[in-house]
Amino acid sequence: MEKPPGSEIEIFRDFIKKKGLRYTPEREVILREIFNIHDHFDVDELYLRLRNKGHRISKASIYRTLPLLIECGLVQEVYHEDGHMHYEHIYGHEPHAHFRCLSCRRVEEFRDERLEEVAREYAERYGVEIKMTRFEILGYCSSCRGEEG
Amino acid sequence: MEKPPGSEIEIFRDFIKKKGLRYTPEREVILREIFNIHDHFDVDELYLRLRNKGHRISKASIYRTLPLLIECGLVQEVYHEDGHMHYEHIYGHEPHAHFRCLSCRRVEEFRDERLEEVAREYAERYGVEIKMTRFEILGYCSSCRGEEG
DNA sequence: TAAACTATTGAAACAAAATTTCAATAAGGT
DNA sequence: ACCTTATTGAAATTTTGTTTCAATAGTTTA
Repeated sequence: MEKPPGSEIEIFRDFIKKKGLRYTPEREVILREIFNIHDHFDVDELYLRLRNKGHRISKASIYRTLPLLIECGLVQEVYHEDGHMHYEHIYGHEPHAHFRCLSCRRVEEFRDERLEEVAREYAERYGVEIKMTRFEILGYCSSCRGEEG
Repeated sequence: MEKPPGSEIEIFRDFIKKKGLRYTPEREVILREIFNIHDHFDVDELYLRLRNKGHRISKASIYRTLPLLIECGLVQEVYHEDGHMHYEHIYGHEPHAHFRCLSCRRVEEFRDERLEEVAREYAERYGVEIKMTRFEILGYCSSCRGEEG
């Protein structure tokens, strides 16, 4: 059950401790489940997955935990769709961008180093400190194009 | 009061007509006000600005008009913050990216052609049709860095 | 220009997302 | 084991956005 040093678990625990907060089972269960989801997710989906595994974690706790996970860089808001936010875990993943089809809602990830380059150069020129970047392409995928675009 | 051909007004009217919808004063007032805001805005701000000018446009109409303006490419969702969406008009503006300071909430625009290049190449490789792109850098601006980042 | 058709409007009801309240619990230090 | 206080779940609340519906008003047709 113990995770090796440098794991998301350890990072989260260290972060929580450093902030003077308490490392609770609920927080760990939420974190573990998020890192079991190898896809984008929303609060409702996460909540249901936890319930199906027998955990009785409230949505309030999920809503309270997510900002912490984002603050310590383990989780990211990916996009806002259908009236609510969608997330993904990012620790251990290379930075990547997203293509979203406006018709079938499919989401594809892709990688391009120029994006980080652009961000790095901006940060250097304006003296800002980057926390995260987000690049999205919205449009119609090859199957859907022509249908409404 | 009439705008020259190719103006946002004309584009919107043509778009509305082509869809078989009706070009109403409310829709035009909303469009005009949006193009008077030379900054990002949210629904509430737009609503208050219209009220202050004596217009009695309901929020429902704003919520109903925005998707139309987005569909015809005059307006864009820029980012979701504080629980609601923020928009900007884009007609007549070069494509640009955003830096948002997580501390002071300041938003800066910047331009980098490599971003469009990345999108164009992706579209070509995967045969997708681009409707819009979005690039954001989130972090701490030069004044705020060190405070919490 | 009158009549007919039907999309649009404002207001209010509604639904959904996210936050807050609060009493009970439990983490973590002493 | 005790104490302090952060965290929890549940429910209430707030906020965002959507839908309903009767009244209004574009637009087309004759």
